[in-house]
Parts: sequence; structure tokens; C-alpha cells
Amino acid sequence: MTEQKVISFETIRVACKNCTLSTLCLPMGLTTEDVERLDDIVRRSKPLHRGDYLFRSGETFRSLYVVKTGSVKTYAPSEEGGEQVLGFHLPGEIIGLDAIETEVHACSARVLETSAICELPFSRLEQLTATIPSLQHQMYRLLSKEIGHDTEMLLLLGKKNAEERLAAFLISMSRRLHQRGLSPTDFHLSMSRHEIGNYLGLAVETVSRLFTRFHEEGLLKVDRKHVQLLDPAGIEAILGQSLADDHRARSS
Amino acid sequence: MTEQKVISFETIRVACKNCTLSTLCLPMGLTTEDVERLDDIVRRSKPLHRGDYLFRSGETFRSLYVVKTGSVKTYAPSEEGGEQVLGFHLPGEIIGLDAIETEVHACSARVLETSAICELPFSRLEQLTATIPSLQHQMYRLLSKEIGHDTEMLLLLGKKNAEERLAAFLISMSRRLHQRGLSPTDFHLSMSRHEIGNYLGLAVETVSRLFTRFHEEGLLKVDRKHVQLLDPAGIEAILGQSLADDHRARSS
DNA sequence: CGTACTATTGAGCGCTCTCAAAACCAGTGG
DNA sequence: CCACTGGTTTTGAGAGCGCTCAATAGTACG
Repeated sequence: MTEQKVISFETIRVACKNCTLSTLCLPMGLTTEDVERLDDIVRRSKPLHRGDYLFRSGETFRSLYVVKTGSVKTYAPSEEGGEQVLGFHLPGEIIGLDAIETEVHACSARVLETSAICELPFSRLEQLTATIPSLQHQMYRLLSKEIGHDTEMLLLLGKKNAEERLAAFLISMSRRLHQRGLSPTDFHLSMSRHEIGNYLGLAVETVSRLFTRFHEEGLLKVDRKHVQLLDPAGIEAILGQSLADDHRARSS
Repeated sequence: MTEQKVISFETIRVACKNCTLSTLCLPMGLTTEDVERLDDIVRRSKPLHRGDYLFRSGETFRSLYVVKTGSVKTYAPSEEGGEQVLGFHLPGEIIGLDAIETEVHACSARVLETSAICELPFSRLEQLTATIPSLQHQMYRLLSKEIGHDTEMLLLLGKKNAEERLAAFLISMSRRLHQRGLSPTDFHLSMSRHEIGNYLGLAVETVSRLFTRFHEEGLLKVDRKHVQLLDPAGIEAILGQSLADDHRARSS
């Protein structure tokens, strides 16, 4: 409170040696001291590999997780091995927010490819946010953002047809990868067709057929898990058909 | 911080003259002083009537709203008058959490019947949570709970058929009303069939047909908007069906 | 090179939507 | 009292999207 030495965006990037913390502290005025305190509670583990769990359904909630590199899927397992994929999480995105309330993980999280993950013990994070108002604000924003994202998915599953769903999925991946400095038109899907279908509420076969159709229509090139968007505008146009433009969540 | 005079549940109920604040302070240890401070920022307006707006899509976000009595629907309007109903909000439930991040309301909220609503200016609430750790924790829980609820809806829209969706809707209404001390088996639906269908991703006709079928099967009695659940267990059983023998998409 | 897995492609069917019309309700005015 | 209006709800018949079942093709890895 005494020396409110606000540091710049670039300083933060440097202070947060990896991209982990940028999720939390990007748009704020944090003192260097604050950033250090935040950095202190972050646990960095060695890289995880495909199939490794961050946590499983039923386990006690202790930490939030931030994807540094790689990708993670969260899913709600049901008896008999059936499951509902809830989300795919890319670098910079945070996992576990839904378990704060009950203090028990309702879903499981496993990495889709070799990934670096940071762990944020929640109780310590909570202590920290109580003493750093701008960090508290950022936590509220993160939680709120998750709600906004879920809302979009509700709209997608409730109102859109198969074609629109896959288009939305591709555009979402494109934007999120672009945000992290990766190519928005040329990327690798770390999840299987099966998982995509499960996520979008579609059968595997439908997903496959749609990829083929998009390919035939010249919207994209697809080879196994490698995707190139040839006509991003055309894909976005598919979204606009049912619901015209949505001028929403536009966070740096 | 000096005198941490923890007050009891009952004291809170009294201190919060209405049910508004119970949402925020129920499960915590707040001092009487804290509760007063929280109470001070709550704005109580005169009752609103069917069709009145709490806020509209596009407006600047300033406050959260808590339903005291009555009911509210939130929806994402699209051009052409089409809309996607995002939720129905009953007494004790909080509205507006999705707008914290962008500071702009992406959805609109209007009351379904004569309702008493409390307004919580968010900036003042935020100041308060910064000085009351247990209140901060409760805010995190509320936000997290909303995410958990959305997750359930994703599962519903992604994997369940029409029958299961309406069953889930009825059970949800029943539970939430019961939580507030109302009858879990005999209640009034303040929303139209059209709004229910919109919410569940179904056509009006499908909703109507399902009500008729449930009625014929002796699961409930329905007269216009008045519903009596005759066999709540039977309705819940409908939910479990898909999970038990789920022949559909499985990813691994 | 064989096994297991994932992805693609095809054919038929079922759930739910769409279109259409009738029934019902509340309010209004002749 | 009754017709008229506008709204919601119910009921019916047909069509289409996406699922299911089934078979083939492609890929990873021993």
C-alpha cells in the first residue's frame, strides 16, 4: 500500500518467466513485490505426458492448474466408462475453477500431449488475493470469464446444428491459439475425432463427415490431426447464419 | 480483525431481514459488524413486474442482483427478436456474474412475475470482500457454483434427449424451490412452454407433448402453469437411464 | 508384417423439428 | 350474452438431421 510501484506489461512478462502467471496478472497494476509473492506459490512440476491426470473426479480440491504448454481435456466420467468432455484447455488457460465451491473435483483432467502444467495451491492463492485487491479483481474476472465461456457453449449446444458446432470449435481453437502467438490458420489438434464429437454433442461419424465436407468446400485442409484453415472468414460465416455477429468477449 | 465475534446462523437470518443476503453469508463466520457493512451496500427497490428489465444486453455492468421473491429469466437476445434463454432464477439466486469480466452485460434479464430484487453494486461489494476474507471466499464459491451449474447444463444439452431434459428441468426446479422452503412437489411455473423449450433446446411442441406424456404415465399432474409431481422418484429415474446404459459416444 | 486403434464412408432409421390446425383462455366491446 | 381478438397450449402428420449399425481404409507400433 505504501509504495504502489506499478509495473509495466513487459516487466510482468519477464517477472513471470513463463506464461503461467500472465493469465493472472496481465491486465493489472501489480507491484514487483506482489508479482514475486504470486510467483512464490506457483508449483512447477516436470512435464506430464499423454494420459496423465492432473486430478480425478472425486478427489479433494486443492489447487488450480494453468497450462504452460501442451493441452489438457476435462471431462465428467460416468459409470461404465462413458464420459462427457467438458473442455479442451490450451496454454495460458486455467483449470479447476468449478471445484472451488464443493471442494471436490466433479470432473477429471488429463493431458492430451506432453505438457507443462503449473499448480496454484488455492488456499495460498486465496490468502494472496485477500491482500492484493487487483489480484482479487483478476480472480473474479477469471471466474466470470469461465461463466461467459460456458454460456457460449450452452448456446452452441442448445441452438446450433452440427455444421455450426464444428465451425465454432475450429474458430475457437484458432482464436485461442492465435492469442498465444501461434498460427491461427495452421495447427495440430491434440484430441481425437471421438473427443471432439463428445465435446460438441455429436457422433464421431458426423465429425468426420463434416471435416470431409469442409475440405471439399475448400474451407480447410485436413490431414489426420493437422488442420489448415484456408477460408477462416467462410468458416465464421457458417456461425453467422443462425445467429448474426456476436460482439462479445474480446479480452486482449 | 480485533474482535472476531463469530455469529450464529440464526443471528444472520435475523440480521439479514430478508433472504437476500443469506446467499452471500450463510455458511460463513461473519461478525455482526461485517454483516451490517454488507447490508449497507444492498439496494432494495420496489417490486418489479412481469416484463421489467434488471438490465439489458449491451449495458454497462455495475451490479449483481439477487432475487428475493418471484423469478427472473436471463437470455441472450439476437437480432430478429430471436433469443436464447440462459436461465431461470429463483429466490436466493444471484444474477449477473457473467458480466464481471467484460464489464458489459452480454445477456438481458427480465422478471417473469412480480418480484422483489436486491441490487449489489459490484465495486462496493468488491471493496468489502477485500477486507473480509470469509466473504471473499463466499464470492469465489458463488462464482464457482455458477460454473458447476453451467457444466451440468452442458452435459444436459450435449448428451440427453428431450425426455431427460424436461425431467432434469423439473427436478432442478423442485430442488431449488424446496431449498427455499417451498413445496418440492407442487409449484407454479412462471415461464411459458416456449421459454422452457428455448431453455432446454427443444421446440415448444416437444415440451407440450412431454408434459402430456408424463401426465399420462402418472408422473405428474399439470394444469396450465401449475405442476404437481406425483412421482418425483420416477422422474429422477429418467435422468439415471442414459448414464446407466449409455451406448453412445465414448472417448478414451 | 500383423495387431489394435482411429478415421472414413455408406445405408437406413428414429428422434425431434417444422408446418398446420384446432382447442383453450382472458380480455374487449357490440 | 355472445362474437371477436390475440395469445398460449395442445395435438396431428410429414420431413430432415444426425445417430446407429456396419464395413472399409488408413495409421501407429510392436
